[in-house]
Amino acid sequence: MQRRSPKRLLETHTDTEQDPPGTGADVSAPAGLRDQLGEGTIPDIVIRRLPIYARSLQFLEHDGIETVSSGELGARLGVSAAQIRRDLSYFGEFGKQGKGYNVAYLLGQIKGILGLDRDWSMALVGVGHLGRALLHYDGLQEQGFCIQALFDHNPEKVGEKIGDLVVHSMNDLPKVLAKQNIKMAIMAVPAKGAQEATDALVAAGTLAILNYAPIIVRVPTHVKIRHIDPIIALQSMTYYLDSDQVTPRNGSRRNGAKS
Amino acid sequence: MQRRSPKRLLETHTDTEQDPPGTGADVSAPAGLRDQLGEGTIPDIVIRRLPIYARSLQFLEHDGIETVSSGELGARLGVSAAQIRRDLSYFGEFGKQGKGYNVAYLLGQIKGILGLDRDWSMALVGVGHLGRALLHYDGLQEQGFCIQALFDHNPEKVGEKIGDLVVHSMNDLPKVLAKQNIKMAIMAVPAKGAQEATDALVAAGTLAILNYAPIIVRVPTHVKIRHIDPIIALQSMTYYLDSDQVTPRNGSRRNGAKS
DNA sequence: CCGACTCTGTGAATATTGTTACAATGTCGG
DNA sequence: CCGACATTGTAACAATATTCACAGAGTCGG
Repeated sequence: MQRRSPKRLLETHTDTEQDPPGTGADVSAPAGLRDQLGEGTIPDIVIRRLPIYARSLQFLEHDGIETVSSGELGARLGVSAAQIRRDLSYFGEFGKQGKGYNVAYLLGQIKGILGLDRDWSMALVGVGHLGRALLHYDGLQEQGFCIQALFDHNPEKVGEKIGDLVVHSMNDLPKVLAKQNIKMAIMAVPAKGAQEATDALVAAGTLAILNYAPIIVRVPTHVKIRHIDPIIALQSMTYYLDSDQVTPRNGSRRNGAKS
Repeated sequence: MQRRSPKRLLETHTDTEQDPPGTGADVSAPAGLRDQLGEGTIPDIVIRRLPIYARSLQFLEHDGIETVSSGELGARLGVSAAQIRRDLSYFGEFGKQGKGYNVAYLLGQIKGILGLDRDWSMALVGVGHLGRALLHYDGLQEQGFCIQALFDHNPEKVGEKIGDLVVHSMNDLPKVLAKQNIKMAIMAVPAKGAQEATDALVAAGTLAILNYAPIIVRVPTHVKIRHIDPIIALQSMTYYLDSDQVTPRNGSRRNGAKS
């Protein structure tokens, strides 16, 4: 079984949308761009869940657990057993009746489907506080995401050496990304420079961007983007909170006409 | 018009699910917990989009733009105009035919709906590198999320003073949260301690958690949670990337029987 | 004040997503 | 090797979410 193909899969991936769920700030795609091939395309929402399954399987594997049923896995993740089975069924048959799934095998299959059976070189745009913090985060590298090129808009930072990498000018984006065959980027720049940086990345051939800037940036259809935005995530929870809670600090509640 | 009530709203909020969209790692809720009151409940997915609209409106307001149509707003966010109008219609009528929406007014309304017309006190659990970085991030405070209590599991850190806050022991969670009336928390702890910390937070009365730990933690139905997980976000994009791309580093592709 | 436009709010139609239910298959202790 | 039990994969169904499309309002230049 090769990567991504078992059943109804035929190597077509369109869509683009913004992201919220994972990062807390997703906007579902206008949907309608996706299904150029009505059948044969896996729903994006299914793709979004696979990494979550993989994560849990990694923990299970680490704990030496060999087998897991859809029910057990679902219980750990807050997902129904049927949904897990259904999601997996898009790609093939990985389980065994009466037994469940072999943890290591299923993990390997999911990684293969997602393209995680290899390392990905990444660019980091913006080497301010956040960018530097990301550089020191081991988790990325451990999961195969290797930051191998740095860029910054600030001329004072260009040329600086961080670890064994040198900060490049944004002007060098096309050249460097091409030479190092980099297709993914993390963007850690201020909101006001984010769209410009995004456009530069896209022009240089970037196909996937993880955006930490607190602004929703637009990308063309062929580019994937996910937004990491703690504030949006927090703001989507407060709705459910008040009622009796804390000091309502009432007072000037806007009112009156709509114009 | 008071907060959250205009039309079909009647102050019922159930559901809980994990999060993916916004933060990049959402798992949609088992859905079925939500609609105890078939009508009168706003879909969570709508609530998740409101902060995004608000964000864009803030930029428009900052730029001195007074009016915006659903079409313009949608174009900025990659959302259809109809969706914006439909989402808003759950809460009332905020626009004006032939003109659009008054930016400041709509922003105020959305903030009111979401409960953003006041400040929220927050607890931060875990004052390692990530926790400290979050403490220095001004954005949270600017948007009304004020970290006002610190906790750490490590006895060596307990008692340490950071800014004008002292790091408390996890044992003091119930006491401190109660005294300061804190209902929201940010969790920045290692994966292995995350579920335990979550349980402690929940036991202490926390109702909303923003989780930075790279693990999906479970919470009871009455607690909201969002996961910030860059790795999950990245892993949900790689699926769309390969095909011709970079060095496939082929070789040992697992194969063979399912068991 | 008119006529050509613009834009909202929403019923109805579609499209997408999730759950139920069960036949088929396999496990497992004895 | 048997019978009781567990679990998958999926068809059919149910629930949700999105888009279409248009009546009703309001704008705006002259």
